[in-house]
Amino acid sequence: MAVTGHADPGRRGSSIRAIPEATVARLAGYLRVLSAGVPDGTISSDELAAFAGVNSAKLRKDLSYLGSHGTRGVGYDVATLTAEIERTLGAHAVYPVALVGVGHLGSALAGYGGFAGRGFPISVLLDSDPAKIGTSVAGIVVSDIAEAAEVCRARAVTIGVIATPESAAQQVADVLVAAGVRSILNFAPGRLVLPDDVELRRIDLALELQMLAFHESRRGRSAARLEAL
Amino acid sequence: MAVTGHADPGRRGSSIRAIPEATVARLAGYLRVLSAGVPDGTISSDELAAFAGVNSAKLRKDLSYLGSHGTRGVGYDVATLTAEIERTLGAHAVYPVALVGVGHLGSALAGYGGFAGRGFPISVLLDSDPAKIGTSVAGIVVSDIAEAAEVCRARAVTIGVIATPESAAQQVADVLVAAGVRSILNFAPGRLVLPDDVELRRIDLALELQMLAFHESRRGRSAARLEAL
DNA sequence: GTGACTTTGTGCCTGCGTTCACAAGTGACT
DNA sequence: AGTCACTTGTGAACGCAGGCACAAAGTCAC
Repeated sequence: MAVTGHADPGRRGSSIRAIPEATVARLAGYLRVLSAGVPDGTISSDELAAFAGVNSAKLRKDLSYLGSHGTRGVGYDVATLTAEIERTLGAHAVYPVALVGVGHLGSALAGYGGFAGRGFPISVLLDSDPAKIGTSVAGIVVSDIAEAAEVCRARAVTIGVIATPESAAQQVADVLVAAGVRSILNFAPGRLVLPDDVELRRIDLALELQMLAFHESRRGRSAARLEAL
Repeated sequence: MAVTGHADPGRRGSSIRAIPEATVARLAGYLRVLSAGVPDGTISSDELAAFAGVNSAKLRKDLSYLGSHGTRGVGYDVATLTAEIERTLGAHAVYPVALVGVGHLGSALAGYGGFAGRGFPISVLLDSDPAKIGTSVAGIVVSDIAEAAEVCRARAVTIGVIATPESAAQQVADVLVAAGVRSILNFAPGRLVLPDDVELRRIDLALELQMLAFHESRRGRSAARLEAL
């Protein structure tokens, strides 16, 4: 039952102050705004909040978790704040990623440049299909999933990305965990069962569309609509 | 700011009670479990909850929003419950999707079979690159973004998916809205400004990785982190 | 029909995240 | 030096979602 984070009551006491998951997500957003699109110098919480599209009080509370004190009457020093957020998020480090499943989605992710630039180079590609093993995708040779452990350890992989069909996802996840990966991003639908100390995040494309469809259908309820009801 | 709160007197009141966003997401999950992997007949909330990986009380509360009454002492009729959830989510209808940006990610999404099977056929592909317009991707001809309005209306598109670089995202979103699209799924990082009646969901791949990196980096610091400064 | 058993539906409590509002600190200006 | 305008940091209130526990309601056996 290790869904995103908070399924672990009582055991997380080792950090300075527990930073809420929602705050971490927003911090990453602030970091992006700060990194690109803000002049050097100082910035007030109101300004930054406007850029990021959030309430300024929320922003200040978020930043208060960092211990990063701005100066009252002036605002936050952009350089200092950037460094502070990076330090807190661990964004100054590089996290090699292993991507499993070199299908449509997997290839696209491998070819997407936005990851390496943000400290997440895709260092390992894995698949079980003999036709794919040994081929090169986006400049990286595809390895056999059976060799996951050696390859991942050799490249100091810390994060695994699952882009396989649902049927293979659980098995792949187990392999990754056995290979020492403790953070997994799962694109396959369905539920993964993992040890509690493995951090899991899920991206379910069909679910997102279904959420939109729900609102769409609620909208159309008043007008007569060509539905198969 | 399209807040999900319900302090909105002018709500379209076709549904009995406002359904929380979190509940809608879980309902989609229940639907998947029900559709594949559950024997016909009846199922108790405990069983279904175990399959879906949630608390059984939460499941019952979720289902109570449907007005779908199970029978006490027995459980829920699988067929009835499935139909009920589908009706509520609008999952019985088909929602044609327009996908903008036929790059790495866009092509992958177009080729991903998981959408059409769930009622979200990708009916329109759009791009601004003349080299791509007119070509065929996953069996669909790429149209010029300039013709978005006509093409989308012709195909009765209700949902738009943005898979362009960040720099083009806002502009594309505006075009989609002008073309009558009122639900958007955005893969581009950054913030989109949209009319209040347009439903927006965001998938930020880099953000997900950064969340994992945060936990990863905290793990490494578990030595002894007393109050700094 | 009756009683025992099973499972739903929900009232209540708890805890978290968001928002408000304001005291406290800072720099500029006179 | 003193005042003033400005902005941070946070205590407190609020609202929402999650979980517990139990009464209501229905079934099954006899």
